[in-house]
Amino acid sequence: MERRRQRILSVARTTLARDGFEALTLRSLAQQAGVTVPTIYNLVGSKDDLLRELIAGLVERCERALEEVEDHGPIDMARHVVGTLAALFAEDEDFCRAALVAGQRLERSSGANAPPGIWQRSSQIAMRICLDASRSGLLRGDLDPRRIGERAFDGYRIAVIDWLNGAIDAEGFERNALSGFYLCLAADAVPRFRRALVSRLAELERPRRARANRRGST
Amino acid sequence: MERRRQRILSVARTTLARDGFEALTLRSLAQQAGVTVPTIYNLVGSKDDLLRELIAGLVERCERALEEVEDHGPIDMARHVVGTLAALFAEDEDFCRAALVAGQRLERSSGANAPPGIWQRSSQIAMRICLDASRSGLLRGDLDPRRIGERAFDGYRIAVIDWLNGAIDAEGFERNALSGFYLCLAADAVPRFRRALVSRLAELERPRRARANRRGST
DNA sequence: GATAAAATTTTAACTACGATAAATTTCAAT
DNA sequence: ATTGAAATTTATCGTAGTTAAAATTTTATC
Repeated sequence: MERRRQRILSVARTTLARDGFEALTLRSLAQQAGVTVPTIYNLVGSKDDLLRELIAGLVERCERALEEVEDHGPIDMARHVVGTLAALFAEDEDFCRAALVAGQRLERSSGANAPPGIWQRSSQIAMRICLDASRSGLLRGDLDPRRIGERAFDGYRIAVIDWLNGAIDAEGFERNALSGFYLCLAADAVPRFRRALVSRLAELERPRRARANRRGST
Repeated sequence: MERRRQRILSVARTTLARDGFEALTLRSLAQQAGVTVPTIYNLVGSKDDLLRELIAGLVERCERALEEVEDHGPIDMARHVVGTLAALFAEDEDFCRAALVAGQRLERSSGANAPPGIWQRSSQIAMRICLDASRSGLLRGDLDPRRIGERAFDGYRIAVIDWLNGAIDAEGFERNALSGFYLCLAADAVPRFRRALVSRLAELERPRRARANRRGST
């Protein structure tokens, strides 16, 4: 039955969010979902398959959230992307954390079998932002824009990792990811563009509280 | 007997290096070391204790390698630190990888029980480099040097993570870590300092082959 | 509507892991 | 040689993921 399958996945999501990655065991999952363990194997697959499914759900939500990215120039575009992701993370923090932890675990255990794309899309966007900035004459050209894009994306990536490990909260994620990104751009920015970046960076230093009105958060 | 203890640790190191983290099981370790499982518990402790011991060895080697850091100005200092670590990693790549993976695993399972310091020392050095650069008038002062230090260190850290996950090799680690670091400094560098950084960054783009004579590599 | 076939679910069991209590051995000091 | 403490092993526990085979439910056919 498809309903059973959905129920299993739903219970798995809840457990993962409430009790973390270690607590998600097939036996307890089966019990909570009102089925037996082999049924999980039949309807969902192995534990790795189960994790892949959960992660795929998160990835899809990320992709959907990032679909509506419009061109507003590098600064606002980066801010919008990071802000969108931060909002999405904050909305269901426990689950996103656990799912990303599971993703990390999968990457190591099953090599490249993991879904292609928690990073894929955001990586492309980051690179596009830098290349566009270069084409628009916002960069001086002393440095390879592709390298800038790579390092800028690194700043975003390490922020995700720190957030996922609990080292920083969602607000810290937004601040670190953006400041890393802006910093890399500023390294080769034309004076006017650099001034705009510096101004944004200074703004990031101020503690924010007007963040709440961005999203109702139900 | 102390000899047994050392033998256990030695076999553990070898296994970790040759077959990876997943292959390091107490049973096989006991068998290869010619003892039984409870003896490991008696001489070394739990599996977490064993991993902590192995990681501590790596950390100590890193600390020792970083002790002889002299002040040469930010650029050379960063290059020296990253180069030293890269050489150390390359020297015993498999073991360092596995040990760092184990370290990640420990961080998550036992919270803050992990040894305080794979990152600690290098983090301090990175921050010092940036603060010194600021004091020496190499930075314009538009940005908080501490933020620059944090992001610069992030660039180093993500490079370690990428290397540890097999995404890049030791050479790639050196390139990414350094370019991330230099890029962050360049964001707020005084013209002369920025020119020096840009020159170094351009140098990093060229594929290197004269790297072999830095260390005999036995 | 009964029955055969197909699909689904469960019972029961396997292997491997980390961990530990209790029994055994080892070995030094009296 | 005896005794007592320390080290080592035997044997076992509990839990994890996984799977073969039996039991059940569903579906299709006559």
